[in-house]
Amino acid sequence: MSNCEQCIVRQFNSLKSLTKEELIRISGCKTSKTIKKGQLIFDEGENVNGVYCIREGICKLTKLSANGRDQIVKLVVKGDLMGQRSLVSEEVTNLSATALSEMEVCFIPKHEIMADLHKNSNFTFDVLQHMAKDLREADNVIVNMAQKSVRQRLAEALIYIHRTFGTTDEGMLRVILSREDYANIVGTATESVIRILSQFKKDNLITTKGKQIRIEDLEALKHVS
Amino acid sequence: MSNCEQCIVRQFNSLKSLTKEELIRISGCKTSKTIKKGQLIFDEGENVNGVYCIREGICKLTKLSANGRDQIVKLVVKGDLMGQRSLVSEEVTNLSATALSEMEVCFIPKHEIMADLHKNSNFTFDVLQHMAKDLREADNVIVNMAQKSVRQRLAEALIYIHRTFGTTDEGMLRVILSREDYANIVGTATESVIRILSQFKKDNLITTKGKQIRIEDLEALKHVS
DNA sequence: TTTAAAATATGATATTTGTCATAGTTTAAG
DNA sequence: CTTAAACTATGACAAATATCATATTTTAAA
Repeated sequence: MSNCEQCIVRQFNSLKSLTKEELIRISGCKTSKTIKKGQLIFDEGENVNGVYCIREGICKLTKLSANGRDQIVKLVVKGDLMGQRSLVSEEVTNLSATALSEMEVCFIPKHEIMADLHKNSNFTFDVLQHMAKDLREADNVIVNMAQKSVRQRLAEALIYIHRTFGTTDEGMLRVILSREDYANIVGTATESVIRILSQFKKDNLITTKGKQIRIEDLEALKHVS
Repeated sequence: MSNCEQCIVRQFNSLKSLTKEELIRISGCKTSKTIKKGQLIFDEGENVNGVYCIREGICKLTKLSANGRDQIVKLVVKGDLMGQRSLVSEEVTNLSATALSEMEVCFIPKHEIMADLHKNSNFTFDVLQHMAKDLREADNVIVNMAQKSVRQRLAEALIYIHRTFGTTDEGMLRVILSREDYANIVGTATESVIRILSQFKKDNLITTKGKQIRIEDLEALKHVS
């Protein structure tokens, strides 16, 4: 069993604000899991009962809309925490989490970390800061969804994934999503995504190779969005 | 100068978690302001440098989108706090606040309340809980914006305003917004709002009298959204 | 490696929404 | 109370997007 104290991933999230003693305790009670691509980690309406710390891999947080379509609300990667919101609000989760790649995660049970959230004010404040940042980000998403065209939103989604998750050696976007996933980020029909990507290809903004996408002209793409 | 300790409004927000001593200090340093309808309270990109506690009235929080149109991100009313996010993130605000009615607000300077946010863990946790709730609400807005039609979003906006702010004696929505404001909530053109409201009138879902709107058939309206 | 299932691609068409023009109404300032 | 400015209303048309159908390609399981 690996050790939280020496875990590099911790540096990227609020757990860095825990004391040495707290970390040792957390380390002792956490469980590590391997999650396969496509696997559901938790489902909307479930009690999450703890916090996930992502050591490796990527997953999507989705919410089912009234019309029966999933909306991807956030992509969560290595270094991120998942489940803090439900922890704080003491409610069932409003989102589902599904692995987009093979993942390595650590699960910290609620009862072990809840006390720290009340007692260690550095930790509480750090969680608070992350949440303030998420909320600001959510404002931006709301404005984009409300005011921009599907074409603009798709361009932006590509830029976001490029900026946030980077590219492979061949220049392909590291995160590989299906056209349906893109549709669920942008909030449109799968066919529309396919159509607009085809248009982007014709305009030499991107190239594709199966599901892989390479951005050829980032500036032009920024200009679209 | 009125007294925070005895202020009823406090019960509705995180300030209720302050101690008696803290409240007395806050009471001494706060300033009360009257704000006229239509007046800008703070603008996107400004340093807010404190927290507003709304004693009376309603205002809108907006963000300018790339295409030059304002998006209403949130309506803030009596009992709410404004400015906590910027306080926590120590950044300039990402939103503008504009009064939609005559308002009474108290302003608490940053340096007076910041210490409490670090020291009083009940207060910190309360702010955290509010933010978790806002974030959950933001998720819902994102899904609605992304997946629902303008017609559905407008129906939902009406229901939201009805549920949250209630009606006058004559059954009119208490919050009176221009068609343009509705357009900026829903993320559409003003003409589209006017057109869809006309349609709702024809279908006997609502009636209007100038800018005032009365919901005649809430159930049918819910069915639309 | 083969093959069925899943995903991508594209056309045809319907629907929704945006834009521009213009007219009528309401609101608020003088 | 009057009047200009702001807002609401509606038509005509254009543009964007959704839906349904079908063909092709890719992926992954056997």
